Amino acid sequence: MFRVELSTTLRDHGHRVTSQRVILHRVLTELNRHATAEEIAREAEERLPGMSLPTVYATLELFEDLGLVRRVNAGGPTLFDPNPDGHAHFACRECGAVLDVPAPIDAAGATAQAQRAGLRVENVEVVLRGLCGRCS
Amino acid sequence: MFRVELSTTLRDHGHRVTSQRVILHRVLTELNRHATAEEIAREAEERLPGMSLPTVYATLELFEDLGLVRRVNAGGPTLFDPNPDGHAHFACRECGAVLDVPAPIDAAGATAQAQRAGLRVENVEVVLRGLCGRCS
DNA sequence: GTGCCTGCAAAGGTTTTGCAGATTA
DNA sequence: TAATCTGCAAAACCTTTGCAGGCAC
Repeated sequence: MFRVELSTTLRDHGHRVTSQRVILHRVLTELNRHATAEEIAREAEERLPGMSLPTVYATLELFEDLGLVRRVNAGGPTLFDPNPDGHAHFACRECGAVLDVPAPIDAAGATAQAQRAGLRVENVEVVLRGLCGRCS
Repeated sequence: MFRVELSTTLRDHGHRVTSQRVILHRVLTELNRHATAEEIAREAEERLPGMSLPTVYATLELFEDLGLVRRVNAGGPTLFDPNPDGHAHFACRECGAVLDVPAPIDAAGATAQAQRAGLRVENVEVVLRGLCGRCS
């Protein structure tokens, strides 16, 4: 995917460029790994004191619509992942840790089946569950 | 998978056979599709008035440990799926509906990669996201 | 009879909503 | 200037916890 300036992306879609959005985008880019809204808010708060959690949620939802982050439901609080590579996640059922599994996902079969049923598939989420090295 | 009597399974694992557990298992078996704890509780309530939500959650967790149901995180409230076939789910981002996608999941690549990293994979969850027929 | 299970009530944590004021375009 | 966006507070929501009484074994 071609790397485009955030402000361009926002304006092209009729959204405004605000300091909160710029900061949050920078935080996500620099983290470059999945994080909870809370974690992201804490990082952002350091750079722009006063930023509120509702704003973080609203902005993350906007970024999701723009395709800049992906929501990951791994059991606990929702994770937001700025890494665009199609990768799976592993969630430990004991300690709750969520790790990346850098393997390409082949969901062609399921996707084709869904499209045959009239569904428009936009992305695929794969979560492996089990025990991590420390817990097993 | 060999079909075993619930009471046998429970006792073999040192758990007691209670009417709540029997009813909930029957509800799940007859529904034969994913449902929220709330939906399951409502069905169960009709057969055993007074059954409480905490009991439903506790029992579903027990059933999960026994491998009788699978938790599905598709965005909204947690779904409990008694269908043991490895199938994917499709979640509509507009209306929130969750549908089965009866396609076999090939997660061999990701699973192998995870095991190579010292993770013990117990099951795989695949959620496709997009728009359902009605919403697109 | 003993110890697990249940129901009740309440707490916990995450995410959303309503509204007034600030800010972008 | 006009419409969007933000912050605050509170609500809504789902799920878990603590404890007293009930029930399976």
